Order: sequence, then structure tokens, then C-alpha cells
Amino acid sequence: MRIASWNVNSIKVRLPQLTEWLKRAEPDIVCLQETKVTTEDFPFDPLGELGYEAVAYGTGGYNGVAILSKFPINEPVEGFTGEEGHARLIEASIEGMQVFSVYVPNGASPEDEKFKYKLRFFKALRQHLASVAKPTSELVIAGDFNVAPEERDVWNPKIAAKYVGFHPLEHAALKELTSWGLKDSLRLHDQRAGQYSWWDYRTLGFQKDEGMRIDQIWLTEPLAKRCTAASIDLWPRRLEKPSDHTPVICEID
Amino acid sequence: MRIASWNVNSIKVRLPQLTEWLKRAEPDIVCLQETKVTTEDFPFDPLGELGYEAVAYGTGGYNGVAILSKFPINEPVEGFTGEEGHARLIEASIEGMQVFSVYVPNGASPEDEKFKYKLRFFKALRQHLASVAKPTSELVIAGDFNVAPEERDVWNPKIAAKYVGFHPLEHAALKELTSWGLKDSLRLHDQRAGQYSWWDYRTLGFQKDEGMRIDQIWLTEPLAKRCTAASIDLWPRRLEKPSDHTPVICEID
DNA sequence: GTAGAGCTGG
DNA sequence: CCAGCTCTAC
Repeated sequence: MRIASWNVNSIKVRLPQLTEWLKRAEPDIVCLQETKVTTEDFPFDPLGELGYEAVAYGTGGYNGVAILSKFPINEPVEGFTGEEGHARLIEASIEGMQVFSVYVPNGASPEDEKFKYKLRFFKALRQHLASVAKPTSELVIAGDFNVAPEERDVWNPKIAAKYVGFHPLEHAALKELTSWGLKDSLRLHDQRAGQYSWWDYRTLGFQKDEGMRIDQIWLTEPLAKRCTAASIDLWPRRLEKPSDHTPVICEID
Repeated sequence: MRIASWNVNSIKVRLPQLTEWLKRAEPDIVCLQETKVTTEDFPFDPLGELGYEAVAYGTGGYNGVAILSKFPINEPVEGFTGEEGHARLIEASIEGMQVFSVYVPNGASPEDEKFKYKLRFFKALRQHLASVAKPTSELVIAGDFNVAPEERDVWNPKIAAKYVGFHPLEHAALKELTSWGLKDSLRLHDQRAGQYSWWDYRTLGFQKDEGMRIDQIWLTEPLAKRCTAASIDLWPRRLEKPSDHTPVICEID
């Protein structure tokens, strides 16, 4: 079972790249973020033709999340109480696993009101997880967390700590969430520094290898034990008009 | 010698369609309007690879005119005193002919301030023509005149007369310009009604055959005598993302 | 309907 | 840099 997560930064613009990548990487489950379409406008048909069932949650031109799956998707739930209708979480049951696709708010700077919302979001998300699942259940939470878990996940930790993506407060918020009982799937198999999933368009970060690993797939212990591989797929960056994020992948069983 | 005029409605967006059409129609001279690029951003290189020299005049994201030619382009002149820096006229000498590419202002309704500007523009253009050429010289003025010359050039003359494109005032303004000594090249060879060069995107005019012939190639008498054919080329309308205008063509010699 | 401007957002 | 949005224009 191959599970992936990708912040596509507009599924309308990125549909050609997404379909190319799906054909090539053949993931079984894909958590998408920043689809930037309403649920109604989500491209169910072209993805269906590729063999993917989909559930999507989008309220407008910002945010928006979805889950694609080659296996049947059961009991989808859109949103949760902590996200204030921003279309930042969708969950569903697939092959007995609870699958969450999440897009954590960012905030332009630590002084920003949005940054406080980000910290509240993490707290509410932990509450939510605890209310719908147990650390001993089979659960995957994948998405754009807008925080790098460790120093080695950031091209310049000293600079990043002052801004957003590696600030101590959000770093602590992520730790508090994952301490509920979640394992960072990439780190079960790959200890290298500099494995990034996002690069700033503005600074031409990709060309300079200046990025952060802010997209992650977190697993509860039962799934972590069955996780046989994890990686970051840079292939979509070679296509025209790449997203600023690239897919992250893990294999279960 | 094949001379064409086309309002491309953004040369950035329309470059693929333009190049396809150039390869197919093989015009010698093309007057372009609504390029919507600055002179600096004009795509000289890809057009040069197709064998076209080019002169362009654009000041920003609106208007903008250009001339492409397989023959050398001499003495290009950007703008004229009546156009107030709007990048609506470019002229040049090609094979001994004076060639003008013009984009006449439109105005949303006869009450509009822009509509008055349109009438002034026509007056100023006649003044300009008279100051740089004679009716006995070899002169071509091609472009989007934003007025249909005759009733048969408009899908619904009664409606059009109330709005823009066939209002008596602008109609008279075009007549006043062309009475200087210009012949409507299409009408030297084709007397059919309903030969349109533009259709409203909003009303899906093309699909309903509701359009106007507002793009024309006007010739002085010496060239009119040598004009062997004239037509409107609907071929580019079959491509993806067509302009709301289609090219008009005439043959000299 | 389609395109650009000038804005917000990351 | 690359998306959205709202506005204007035709």
C-alpha cells in the first residue's frame, strides 16, 4: 500500500502534472492540499478515469483538501471544529485505516494573527485526533504542516527560526501534536539532512536547494511497524509549472 | 504580395495560434493589433525564426500594435499626435509601400467619453494620413477600426446602430477618413453580406454567426488597382483559445 | 468570455 | 514567483 501527500497549489492549474505523476508513481492513496477549488469544482471525473475514487472538501479559492484512493473510501468527514470552516482537513476510512489530509495554516510572521491561529489549530487538531482515534489504532495523518520537524529538515535553521516554518513556538506545537502517538514516516527509513518537500518560489529556492520539509506523513505505531519505505519524490519538479511542494510517499506492508 | 491584419487580443496568449496560422497562410505582411505587450516584451525571436522581421509599439498591457514582414521594414514610426500615447498606430515602409497598422479606440456606448475620443481619433488619423502621404501614393492602412463600413457588415444593423460598431456618428467618421482616397479591399472582390471578422465572446456570437466586419484593409487607388483577391480567414477560429477577431487578407499584384 | 491590472497570500 | 480575487475593458 503506497500512501502519498502533495500540496498541489491549485488543482485546476496542476491537474496535468498530477495525472502524469499518478500514472508514473501509482500511489494507492493520495492526500492533497491547497486544491483551491470548491468541492463542486473538484475534478472527480478525470481522476476517476485514472482509477481513483475521491473525496474533496473546498469552500472557495483558498485552501481545500482531498483524498484520492484506489480502494473504496468510507465515512468521509469534512472539516473539524478547530478549523473555522477553512477547508483544512478531510478524513476518511480506507482499508480499515483512518486517513487524514490536513493543511495547517501558516502565518506570514510570528507576530501575525494568523500565526496565533496556527498554534491554536495544532492544539485543536490534537484534541480532535484524541476524540476520534486511539494511538493504538491504524491512523495516517498526511499533509502540509507548515513546520519542519527538525533542524536537519531546514536549509538554514538559524534564519528559519526567526520566521515561519521552524519557529520554536510552532515547532513545539507540532511536537505536542505528534507526541499523542505519531511517527514521522520518512525518519523511519532516511536520516539524511536536506530532504526538502517545499521551496520558496520567490527566492528561487529549488534552484539553490534552499527548502524545508514541511510536508509529512505521520503514522500511529501499528502502521509505523508495517512501514517498509519512505521518500520524497522530486520527479514532478521536472514538469512544466511545478507546484512549490513536491509529493512525499510511504509504503505500508 | 499577401497582406493581412489580425487583432490577436494578447500576443502572449495567442503566440501559438499566430505561429500556426503564419505557417499555414504564409502572409508577406501582417498588421497586428491588441498585442498587449510593451515593445520590449514583443516576441521578436520566435517570429524571426519563422522568417518575419517585426516592428512593434506597445506601452503597457493595453492596446499595442505591430507589423510583421518577410520583406525588409524601413523607417518605422511609432504612434502619431492624435493617439495620446496609447500605442494605437505603427507605420513603416515596405517594398515601397507605406504600411499602417491601426487599432481605433472603441468606447462602451455612444454616451461614453471614450466614444468621443474615438471620433476625435478618426479626425486626427485623417489629418495624419494627409500630412504623410498622398492618395496617389502606394499606401495600406489595416487594422481594427471598431466600426463596420456598411449595413451588410453587421449581423443586426438596427441593434448595432444604437450601440457601438455601427452608430451613425462613428460610421460617418470612418467615411470621412476613407473619403481621403481609400478603398475597402474586401469589397473589391466580395459583395456578400455577413462576412464578419469579430464576434462577441460574451454572447457566444461566433457560434450564432452574430458578428461585425470591424477589421479592414484599406488601399489607395494605385494598390486597389493591383488587388487581385481579398478574404476573411476563419481558420484560426478552429484552434484552441481563439481571439475574438479573425485575420483579414488581401493580395496585391 | 477572455485578458490585463493591481491586490493579497504563500 | 505563482496562485487566487476583484476590477476594468471590450
